[in-house]
Amino acid sequence: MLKNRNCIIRLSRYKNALYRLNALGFVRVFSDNLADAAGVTASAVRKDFSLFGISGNKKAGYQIEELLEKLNSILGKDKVQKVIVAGCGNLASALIKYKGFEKEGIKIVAGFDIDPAKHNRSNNVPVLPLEELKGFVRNQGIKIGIIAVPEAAAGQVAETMFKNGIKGIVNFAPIRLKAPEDCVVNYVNLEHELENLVYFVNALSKTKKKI
Amino acid sequence: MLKNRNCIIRLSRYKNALYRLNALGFVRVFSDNLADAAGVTASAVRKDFSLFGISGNKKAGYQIEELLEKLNSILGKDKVQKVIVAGCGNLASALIKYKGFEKEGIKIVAGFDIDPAKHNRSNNVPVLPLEELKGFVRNQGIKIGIIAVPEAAAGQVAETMFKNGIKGIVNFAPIRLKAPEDCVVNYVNLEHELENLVYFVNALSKTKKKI
DNA sequence: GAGGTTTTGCGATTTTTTTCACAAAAAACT
DNA sequence: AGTTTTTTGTGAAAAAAATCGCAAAACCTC
Repeated sequence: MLKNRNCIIRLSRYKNALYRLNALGFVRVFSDNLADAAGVTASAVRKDFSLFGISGNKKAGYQIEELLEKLNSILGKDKVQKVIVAGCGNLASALIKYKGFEKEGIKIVAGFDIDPAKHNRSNNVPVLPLEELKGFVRNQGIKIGIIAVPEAAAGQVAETMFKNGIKGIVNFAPIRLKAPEDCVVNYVNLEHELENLVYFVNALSKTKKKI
Repeated sequence: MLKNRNCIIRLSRYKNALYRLNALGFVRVFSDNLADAAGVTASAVRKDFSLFGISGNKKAGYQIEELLEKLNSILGKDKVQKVIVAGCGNLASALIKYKGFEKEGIKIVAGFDIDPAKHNRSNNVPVLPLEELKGFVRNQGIKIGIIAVPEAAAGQVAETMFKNGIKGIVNFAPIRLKAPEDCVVNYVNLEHELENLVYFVNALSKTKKKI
């Protein structure tokens, strides 16, 4: 019952849109509205829902609250997700300070770095020596990690994470990681994101105008 | 001659791998090696290349330097890409400080924010009032922008960007943007990235073990 | 330089994802 | 109560992307 990556990302988008509609006082929503909000077609919305056995009411759409509950359950938002970050440079610090995770039930519980100057046990989110990652992850049963260390260190750090129980990594380092079969890595690469954009901007500007 | 998004991202990955191999002193490379480095299959590598008319030598693979030149040209790396950032919170500051863009020919030339406390004209990368975005983008002919403002402001900022000549946006705000036909938006949403990970980690842990 | 081996290039096939299209259900109206 | 309208749910069709498979070219060895 493994669904495709895009489908899950779309569910997250629908969820976002639903929160917004909910805040505006709406009670019901149509596939059409969600489609607009998520930038897809209405039938894609319905197909996604049907894939997860979510159903609405003909002519009356979906109950927002009910739908939100179902999406949240699918996306594992019934409990707070504890996450650690390896590497406490600018990016990681920004992530640690970022308030947006909290309302999504995501809690960064610790950062790890080799640089002693960055260590700080009394912080709200403590920054600990990298050697403590192992024990911390094990003791707290952390399943999700973020890698924001330099390229050269990423492989090593990932290995340590996986060895000690981490099952999923968001990797900001520009290098492919070896992951055990039952683990997942999602890559985020801002350079590539920008490169991609540059390519499509150039490609579009070369496209002849339609009549 | 528009190619699919994944294909372009893969080209970026190949490029990265090639730089690494080059630094290690390699001169030639096989589709096989690139496949390993990029986490895809060898025939996917060759297919991607053939899509762009890149060819190598049977039995001798590809010349790394030549290949790099071709990829760089496809990805528009023949000239420095000037980029602006709207919103100068934690994330944007991290991006501005990030050294990795430079070696990729990406230069963040200015930040923009409404908060006067953040303004600073004498910085290496100046932070200017949001009202100046319009003129700056026009005068400098900037084509690429990053949106790192809160959700509520994102739509407005995007509109200003597009109106003044920006053709591509990387949007960190968790909301869909309306873009003119000849413009592109790439979305980066860290919450969704983590949610996605949580889903797949859960899904995999539920998968029965194979015999 | 003949024979064996390796690796590319790309058409063909398969798989995955998206879109279409329409019957059926529910609400609204008359 | 019957008719019209709107919207879902989902098979079927189409489109897009990934993978396969193999002939042909280039290199290597003897």
